[in-house]
Amino acid sequence: MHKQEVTIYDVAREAKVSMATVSRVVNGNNNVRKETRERVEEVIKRLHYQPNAVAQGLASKKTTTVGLIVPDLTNLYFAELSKGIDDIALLYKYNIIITSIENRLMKEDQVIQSLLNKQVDGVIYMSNRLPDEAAEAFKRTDTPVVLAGTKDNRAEFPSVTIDYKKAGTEAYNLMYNDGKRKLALVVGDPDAVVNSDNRVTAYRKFVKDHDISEEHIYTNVNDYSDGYNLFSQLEKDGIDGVLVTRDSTAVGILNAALDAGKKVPEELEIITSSATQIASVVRPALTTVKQPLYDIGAVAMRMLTKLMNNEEIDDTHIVMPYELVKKQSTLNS
Amino acid sequence: MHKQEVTIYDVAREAKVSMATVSRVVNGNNNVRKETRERVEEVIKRLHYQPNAVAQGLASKKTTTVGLIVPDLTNLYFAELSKGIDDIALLYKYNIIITSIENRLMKEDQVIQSLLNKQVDGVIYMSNRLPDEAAEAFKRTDTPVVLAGTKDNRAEFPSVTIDYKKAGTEAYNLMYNDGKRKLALVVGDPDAVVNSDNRVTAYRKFVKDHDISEEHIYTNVNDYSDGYNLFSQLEKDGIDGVLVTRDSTAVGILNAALDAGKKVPEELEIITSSATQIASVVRPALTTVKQPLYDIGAVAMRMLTKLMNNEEIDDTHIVMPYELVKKQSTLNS
DNA sequence: TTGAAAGCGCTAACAG
DNA sequence: CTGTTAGCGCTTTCAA
Repeated sequence: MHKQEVTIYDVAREAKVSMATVSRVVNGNNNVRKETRERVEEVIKRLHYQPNAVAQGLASKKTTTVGLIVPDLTNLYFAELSKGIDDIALLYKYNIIITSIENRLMKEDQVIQSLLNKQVDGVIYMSNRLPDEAAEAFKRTDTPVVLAGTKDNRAEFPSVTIDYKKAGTEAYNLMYNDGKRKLALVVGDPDAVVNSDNRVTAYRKFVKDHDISEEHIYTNVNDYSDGYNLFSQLEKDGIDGVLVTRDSTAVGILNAALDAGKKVPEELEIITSSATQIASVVRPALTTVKQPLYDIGAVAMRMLTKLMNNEEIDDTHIVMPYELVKKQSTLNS
Repeated sequence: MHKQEVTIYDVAREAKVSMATVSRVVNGNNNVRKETRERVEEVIKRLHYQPNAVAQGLASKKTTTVGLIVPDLTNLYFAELSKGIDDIALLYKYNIIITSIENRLMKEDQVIQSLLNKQVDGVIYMSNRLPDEAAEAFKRTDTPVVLAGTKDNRAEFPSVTIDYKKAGTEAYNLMYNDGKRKLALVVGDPDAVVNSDNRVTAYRKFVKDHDISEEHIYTNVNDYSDGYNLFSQLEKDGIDGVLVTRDSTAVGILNAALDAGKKVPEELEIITSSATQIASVVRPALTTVKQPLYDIGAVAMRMLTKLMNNEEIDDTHIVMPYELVKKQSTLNS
């Protein structure tokens, strides 16, 4: 980036007005006579003038840029959330700086700090654990943050989620009604709030309420191969119905089951709680707790625009509807 | 973003040096006495000083930010490319502004212009068609661009790809050797260079060289349902072997075939040329032209860092190796 | 090795 | 409705 070829100053000179006036027409300020506006616009077009957003940012203290913090770009769960965010961001003319934080060369709070140094106007956070250092940095810079599809420990930050407890209970009920009694829960990070305080709690309650003697919670099962490898353990434990948080994990379990000659859903029911593309293209297609991922992202971004605008927010913890979609991995008797 | 709490000026005052000196230690300039440096560093830490990247950008004319232009975030093909880009970007301390351009409320070149206005130091472009307006805007602002997994019409811009022709030919050969004679090609945008000049050309040549009388090229087949719906046409046309550019499309064809009771690969062979996660989790798993997506992204980003640094580049059109991975959707006799 | 000072390109009072 | 004038927070000569 060498010296910018045409600046607001050139336009001002050429249109015989002050920079202030050019700035006004660029920003759609109404206090400009029609003729003046048109003259300036003509010059802008002729000179191919484009405002330097960095200079605008420095002067106005607004960058019209929001940060997205996501564990992994190649996880469709986050990609679909991001799509909803992206569409609303475009609508409100925000650009997106995306930062992934899993398996990284750098520590998470360093990456987040570098994002904040870029003076983003707001942040949408999607990882299921919010480190204290990050929370502090957000507060220190006074940057609005919205959690999408996740929660923090103390419900300090606004969030958009579904009712994970209720969804879990509904899933267990489905399997229970199909006659399954050896129900299991498979999650990734057991300490993430959405898991510990919600999914695990719901599972424990269900088990207790239905006089099921054993608890089967499998943790730190994070991807396809983790799921695939877990299957033998499930079989050993006699599991006949399992709720899995991640699609790819669920598909891993499914494929391992099929490879082992196990019948799904007759001998093993599988429900996944993400409902990304991958859950619907495998055969048998997976029964899912269908989270409205796109909408969660969109609503989170809309909420963030309000926060960045200092508008009033009536509800800072939005709970979106979900749907239990019955496919071929449950009997649905 | 209210007035920044602690600036370089505060640090200077507190450390009893000039802003220039603080700037030097922040930027690792060696021309600072050791004691001075340590004193400044102590103050920086104590005051939680973080440089304002926007101000740095305006003053230095470098934002350490690169733009990513991608059709769709939820397409794993692009997500995996992006991951490679992201890792290398982190390594060189660049942030990423991501911009998706498919089905948008705004025109592509407007979105790109807004990206350029943010003064990104470089751009990685992944869409398979580069509009003239965009190319002009890149040249006008002198912003380095690298194409990842795609090419432009005139090979004006540096690119990182695989040999699509050779890969296609190899795929047809595999099916031909399995005895398939009604071979087809399924692509998305027929006018994209990677398709028109490469995949289609390779297909036509193969057909001609092997005395196959009919050409079967299906275009504008873009997603899972397009693929699913295309199947009946394939069946009508008696196709027994098909090369598909997109994974999701290929899976659509696969599922439609299975639903119709067609045997894959006995009656229909399917090869996909993307090799994302989705191709390997379906059953039968798809034989693929395995593109090194992560590496393509990584190499493209590495090339971009050189361009942004005005370093010499020996080869501006890098061709990466690929691998034809035989799975269950071909006979492999 | 350090500091003074002039910008980078734009916005935002304030005055007229 | 329009112009003047300070900055925004930092980098970068140029001198010392």
